[in-house]
Amino acid sequence: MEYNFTDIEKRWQNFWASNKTFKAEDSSIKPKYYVLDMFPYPSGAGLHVGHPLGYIASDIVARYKRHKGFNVLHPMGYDSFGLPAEQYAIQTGQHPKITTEENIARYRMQMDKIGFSFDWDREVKTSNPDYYKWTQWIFIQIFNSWYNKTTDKAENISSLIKEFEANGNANVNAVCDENVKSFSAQDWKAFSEKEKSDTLMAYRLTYLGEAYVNWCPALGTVLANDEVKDGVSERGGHPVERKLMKQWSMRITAYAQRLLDGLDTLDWTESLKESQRYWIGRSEGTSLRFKIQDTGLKTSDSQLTTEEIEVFTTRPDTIFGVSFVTLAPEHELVETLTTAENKKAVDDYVTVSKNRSERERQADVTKISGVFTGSYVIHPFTGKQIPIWVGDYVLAGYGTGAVMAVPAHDERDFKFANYFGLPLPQVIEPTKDHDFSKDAWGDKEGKLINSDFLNGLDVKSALKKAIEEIEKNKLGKKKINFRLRDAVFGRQRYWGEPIPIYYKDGIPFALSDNELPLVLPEVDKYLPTEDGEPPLARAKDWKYMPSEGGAFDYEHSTMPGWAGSSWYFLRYMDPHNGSVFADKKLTEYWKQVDLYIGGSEHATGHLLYVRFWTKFLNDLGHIAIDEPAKKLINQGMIQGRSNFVYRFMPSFSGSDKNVEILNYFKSNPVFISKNLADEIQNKKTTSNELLSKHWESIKEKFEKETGIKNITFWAQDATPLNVDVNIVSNDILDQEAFRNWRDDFKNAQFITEENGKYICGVEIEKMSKSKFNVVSPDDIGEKFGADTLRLYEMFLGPLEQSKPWNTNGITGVAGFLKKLWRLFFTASTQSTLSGVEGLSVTEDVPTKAELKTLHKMIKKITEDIERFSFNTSVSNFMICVNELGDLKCNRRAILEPLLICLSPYAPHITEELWSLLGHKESIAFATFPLHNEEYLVDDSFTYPISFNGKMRLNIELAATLTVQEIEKEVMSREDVQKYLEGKTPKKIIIVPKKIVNIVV
RNA sequence: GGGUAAGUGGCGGAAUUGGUAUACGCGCUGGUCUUAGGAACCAGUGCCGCAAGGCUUGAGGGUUCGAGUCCCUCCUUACCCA
Repeated sequence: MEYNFTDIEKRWQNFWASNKTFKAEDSSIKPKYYVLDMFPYPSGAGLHVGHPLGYIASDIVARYKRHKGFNVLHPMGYDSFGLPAEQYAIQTGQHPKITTEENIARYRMQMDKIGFSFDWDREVKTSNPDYYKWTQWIFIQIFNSWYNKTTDKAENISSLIKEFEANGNANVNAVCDENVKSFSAQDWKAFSEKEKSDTLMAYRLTYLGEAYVNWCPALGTVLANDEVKDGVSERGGHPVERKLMKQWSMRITAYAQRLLDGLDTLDWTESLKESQRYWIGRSEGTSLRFKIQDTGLKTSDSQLTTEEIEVFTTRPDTIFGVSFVTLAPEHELVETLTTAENKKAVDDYVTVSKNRSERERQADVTKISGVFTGSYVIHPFTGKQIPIWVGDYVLAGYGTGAVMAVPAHDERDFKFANYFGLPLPQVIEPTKDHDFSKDAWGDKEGKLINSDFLNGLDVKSALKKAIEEIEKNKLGKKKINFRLRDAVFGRQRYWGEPIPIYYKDGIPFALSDNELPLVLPEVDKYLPTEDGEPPLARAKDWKYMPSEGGAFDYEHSTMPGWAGSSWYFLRYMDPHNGSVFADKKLTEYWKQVDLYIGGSEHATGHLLYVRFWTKFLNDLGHIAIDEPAKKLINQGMIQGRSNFVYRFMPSFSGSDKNVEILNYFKSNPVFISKNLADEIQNKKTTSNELLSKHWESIKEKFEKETGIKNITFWAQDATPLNVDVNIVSNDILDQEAFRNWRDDFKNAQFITEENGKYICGVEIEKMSKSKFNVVSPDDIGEKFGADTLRLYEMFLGPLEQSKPWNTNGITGVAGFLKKLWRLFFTASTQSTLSGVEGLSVTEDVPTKAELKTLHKMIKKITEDIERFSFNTSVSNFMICVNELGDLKCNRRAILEPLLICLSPYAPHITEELWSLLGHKESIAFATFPLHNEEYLVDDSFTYPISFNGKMRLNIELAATLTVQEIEKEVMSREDVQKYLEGKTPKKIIIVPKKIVNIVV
């Protein structure tokens, strides 16, 4: 019987689906195991071979754990709200829902063909109202909460209101807006409804606040910091600018410390944890207030509202080295502090820098810019005048938006001071040679000088002393600052969860639970309104209409992509519950994700937000866990292997018909093979020789078709163009397919190598549609089968490592499965089993050698899976099957355990063979074999004999020999004596069953 | 510039605790069968050398009886962040 994977794979996929083989149980006496893949966004391009890499790995673990007796939760779903579907809707008018459904259907079909053991009954889609009802519900929970610093937890807002009613906000220790004014209980009671709402807004964990946001005009929406990469939008690569807007935000900063501390409990990669630590960016320092020197600034149109500038510094020890103070251009005091003669310069500067992105401002260290305001502050200890500058290297969002500049001991301050010729007072004596004309001494080492009461102290004690003095003189206090910013939550887009808020008299109110879901309304166009309102403002009659009458506007922005993915791992535990986001019994049963596999690109986005929401839901007692995933693996990216053709446009002279000639070569493009293109590029001198060799026929054809004669052509560099990798094999272009590929190439002419082959260039790039280097798993599956695809993706190398996709080795893996099949169907042997034609498996008792091969494999495979080393397990299967083939093994007692071990990797072929052996139940729950050490013990061991560490010969000795016996035996050998050349060994090292080393 | 990971044959990679470096697969060479091979099977294949032998894990140094593995210095690459 032949191995027919197409037939086998389809049959078993249907079997699993109709028998719901991989259904997870809601309660079980078995231990639980939760293995999760990161949510895919169903893009229009479908899956490429990189996507399944992580899914295959997690599927292997899921299947392995089932064999090991676990109740396994292994779900899959879709992060189905998002920008690409909406961009497509804008272009085509097609509802994003339709596009999304189509894309999901395609993803599902592709995944089904790979044979994943997902429990599809638990599939969730974030764009489904049954799902986003609960995303909205969580939003409202966060809206109705404040962060109590005393209990270090989120609490319901009602406890805060109670406190306001009793004592005002004097004793409230909360995470809140900086500029909250103090009020008494009486004040609170006297507040209007609007004032109360505004006050509470300063405390709510999701709040409507004015903030500088990343505004992307092309997408018509704001973006979170992690959605902006290199100053452009992550999706689409559109420019992003800064804009002050009223926005819904999440007070994730309240959780900064806990998000940081929690990392220590997680089994995540160090690099990922490091990224999060950096993103959270904790720094300890001091706030410090500088008195503004009053030089008649209080003009009629601007009034000083404060007499001080507060800065945040991590180096209060350098307080005597301050030579100026720099404000961010957005700083609220900039305008009032600017004197009349500096006004124009400052205004211009502020306008320019506001349009520069944060990244640009921080990264562009070579371009130093700034402007003097004309005003001064007073140094708190020396009383000296210190000029106030504006510089865009200071960010408004970080600290207080103002820094005390110590140019001698801070890199950026140094560059700024150097550029504008400001003084560089030195206050620390460096511990080694240092040139202060070139560089700042930023190290936290050395003795303090020129620093009054700090003189003579080392940096560490000076820090302590400086803080003491600052606090004693009430100039500021010790402060912990985080780089993490509150997360902007509103998006001015259509395809997202509606924010469940309505406005009554300008006051935002949350919907009540029984009014959810607030369903996404239909709109006529997926574009902003004429007056710049988000698309939801187009929805007709979309108003909040309570039973007591009235019609109120809903919030028109929607939630960001990360909303739905911040809690989806919980919904999988109870995906169909209509009365709660997930039953508490179930969340307590499934607890954390045991293994989470996904790409490292989510390091600072999704993975921070999901931790934040988990901690929040835990604070409110909705779930019992504090972190979403215990162990996380980042699978490496599968890069594309792009192929290039080289378009050759000759230069020419001798005609006035330039346009005609150019047009001719546009419609009859010439492509030159890689090696020849390289020759032109590298050795220009030979290019025309080369041309004369290859150009004749092209020139002839040109003259015949255009009638233009006597043209002199000469060679130019060829332009590389990405060519579809599917019409290239082994870097050789299928010339006919190329002509059919694109209409403008139908008359393509080729300058080939001597052998008539057109060789393409190669480069490793990200797999993307625009580079025509996308390889779909469907093609591989069709050609080799899903089991081969699964094995091959694992065989490529370690899971975490990035690697280019290359099918060169796939035949080896395909051959392995054929060899495995042959173990069961050897023509020469008669089967002792009835019923299956050609099956040659016998019930004979296995030999020692067969048992050794089997148990060696069991041991290695078990170790490999436990440490997620899937590439080595494929090798170990190959070794095992090769050895069994050599032994001509056809015994059930050997082949059955082998099938179980292999079934997580190649589930279809193993199910098939398992059933051919007479089993009625799926192999999926067969007990994973344990290795027996007894079978692995050898009677003898072949000792490598080294002289001075160099291996010279092998001697086979009984495994039971003692060290003394080994030495005696080894020294008696003639060939050992030969290497000794009559010398007496200084020392003989013998490690039983390892090595013998003779030191001469 | 900072952080993290990694550098091993022609290629993907293995060597888990310091103990025979190059497992397994691809590719390549030769052979068998075949009308044919992009099928299957058999043999060989780190490099230099006719051989004896010598050399080899990015470079250099160190610890050790013994180092791909541990320590130090440097170089290169990838990813993330500036």
